Amino acid sequence: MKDITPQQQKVLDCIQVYINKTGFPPTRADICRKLGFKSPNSAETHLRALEKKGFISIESGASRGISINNSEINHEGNEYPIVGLVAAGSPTLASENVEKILNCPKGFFGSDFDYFLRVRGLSMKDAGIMEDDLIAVKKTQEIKNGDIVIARIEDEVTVKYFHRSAPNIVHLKPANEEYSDIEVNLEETELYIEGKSIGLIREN
Amino acid sequence: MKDITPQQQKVLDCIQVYINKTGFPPTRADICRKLGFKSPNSAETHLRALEKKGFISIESGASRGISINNSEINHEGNEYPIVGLVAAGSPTLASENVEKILNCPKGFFGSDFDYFLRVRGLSMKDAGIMEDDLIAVKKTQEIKNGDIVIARIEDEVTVKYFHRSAPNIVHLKPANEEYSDIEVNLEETELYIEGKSIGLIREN
DNA sequence: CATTATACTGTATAAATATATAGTATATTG
DNA sequence: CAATATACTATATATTTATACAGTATAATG
Repeated sequence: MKDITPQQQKVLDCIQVYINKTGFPPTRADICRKLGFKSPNSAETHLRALEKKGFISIESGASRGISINNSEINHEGNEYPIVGLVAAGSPTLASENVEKILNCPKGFFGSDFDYFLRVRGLSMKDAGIMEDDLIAVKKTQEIKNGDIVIARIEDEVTVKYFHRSAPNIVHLKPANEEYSDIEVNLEETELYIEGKSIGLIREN
Repeated sequence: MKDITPQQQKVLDCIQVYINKTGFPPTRADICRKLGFKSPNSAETHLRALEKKGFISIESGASRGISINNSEINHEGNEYPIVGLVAAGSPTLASENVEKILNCPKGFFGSDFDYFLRVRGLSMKDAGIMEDDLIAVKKTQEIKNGDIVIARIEDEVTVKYFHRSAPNIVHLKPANEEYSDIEVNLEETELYIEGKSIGLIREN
């Protein structure tokens, strides 16, 4: 992220304040009004500069199409994002994957966690994890045998029991007879552990 | 807050998802595109209805001037008792049966509920309800076939699927092959429905 | 010293957008 | 049964808005 000039900072703050107050971003004219500019092009050039430097994104053609690029997800308070379990790719906290924000007291599940994952499929049915359940995921690499992990194997994300049978062999075990074990040889295949399940919520 | 219709809920969800994805609210046309409407007035009327019912605010004249009224924010976490599922007797809220108090935001499971019930046994295993899970129980007599109910038959309390097959015959069905149906003839046996499950929490 | 970024005014305009009006149809309510 | 709410299509239009173009001025950069 490049340096921001004092004036650009003012514009960025103005956008943030406007969004906080109204719930939607300002127009060029709104920014001019707030900061005393007399030409919409003043706002325009600042916006282009902020976009170029990566502080904001502007959707071309859309009115009020400004969004602030928030490098850090708001984890303060009790807000946890619900992330969809996408078949391919990591369940990132990128906003396009965030289905909803759920308010949940800190320490609700005893230990801390980072986000909720919406479960797809029934591969963990016998562990009582059903379709559409929300798994509370703690991002960690500290995994014991028998933990329920969120694992990524070359772009495929799954929820399974973790079982290491040899230093380089990990078994990802489903809890459903209709599914079969996945054996991963860590020397051949890349396995990334996104985190582990520390709790579950079902809404019905 | 008045009742929301299913279609209005769809529109409200659509707005929330759009904001999550883009950072700014949708236009009427955006909503139409997402939900398959062919006239911008379809979105408009839904928005007016949502505004009238207090779910959103609309700034007149402004493009994308929609903001979602978050009423849950002020509601500080509410306290709900965790009640043990005692084999005999009603799961009363009498303090000797209250295992713990759990702090949980109001409306956490969509609809309101009254207490948590600690599950014993595996009779609802195939419904994803495991030993020690907490069922969010809403005290109500409004039960539909297929609901998961907390039922009391002459001092015995169980969690089962509810199925009324005839005016006087109710089946309490487990979700586990190893358990068998309980058929209750309401003329012979007293059946009291404590409430129904509207959600579930698992801590592990 | 030419080039580039910053920081503005002022004007113009095509495109985006809210919103009104006119209909149709169905379900619910008093 | 009339009134009202819901749930749409279809069209029209005034307003909002992004954005380009033409300038002016200052400071920093290589």
